[in-house]
Amino acid sequence: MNRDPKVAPTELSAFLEGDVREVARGLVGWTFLVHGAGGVIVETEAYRFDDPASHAFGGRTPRNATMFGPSGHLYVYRSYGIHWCANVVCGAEGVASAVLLRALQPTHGVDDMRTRRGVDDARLLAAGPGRLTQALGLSGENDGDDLGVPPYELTMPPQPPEVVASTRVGITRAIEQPWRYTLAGSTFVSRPRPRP
DNA sequence: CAGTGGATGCTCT
DNA sequence: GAGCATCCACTGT
Repeated sequence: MNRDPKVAPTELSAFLEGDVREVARGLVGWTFLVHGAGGVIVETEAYRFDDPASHAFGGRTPRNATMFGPSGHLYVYRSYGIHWCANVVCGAEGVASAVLLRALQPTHGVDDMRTRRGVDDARLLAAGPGRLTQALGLSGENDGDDLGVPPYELTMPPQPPEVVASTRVGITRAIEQPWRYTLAGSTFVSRPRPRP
């Protein structure tokens, strides 16, 4: 992969076309900003097209339509009636794989995120998919947005960081797949240790 | 810490 | 009507 930190949208697209597990692992360490607020991605999960835990498993529906579109767009859905969760759509159009953004280490616009979250502790601003979307001000209105253009910014790290794989969180199917990826040693992840 | 339960809305069967 | 890719408050060690 080209490690020039300035990533052109076409370059981002090429990266996102790969195996969704490699994309999920590779996105850890990138900086993700929305309107200048955000931080370093420290936790992701891969949801493959043929994965019983994926919203796309079983075919296209109104809710998951964005997953079937081109890579590099945001798939945002309502979780438990209360929260929003944000994914990066991966793979070729029609493949319907996605990477769930589960946690950020805040680095930019931290006060904006504090205001939206209503908490002070930087470790609680974006540790968890529902918290992350609230901190960034993302909601269902952003479903389908193109991540290659403003207000979104995705910047790769100068060096690929050390990443740890573990099982995914909060799912009931395909629970054995180690498709959760965390930045090694980070205290900004949604749960400090992988579940047993 | 660990475990439990409630809030809350939408999707799909 | 069931089941969530969750979070928070609360309980008990």
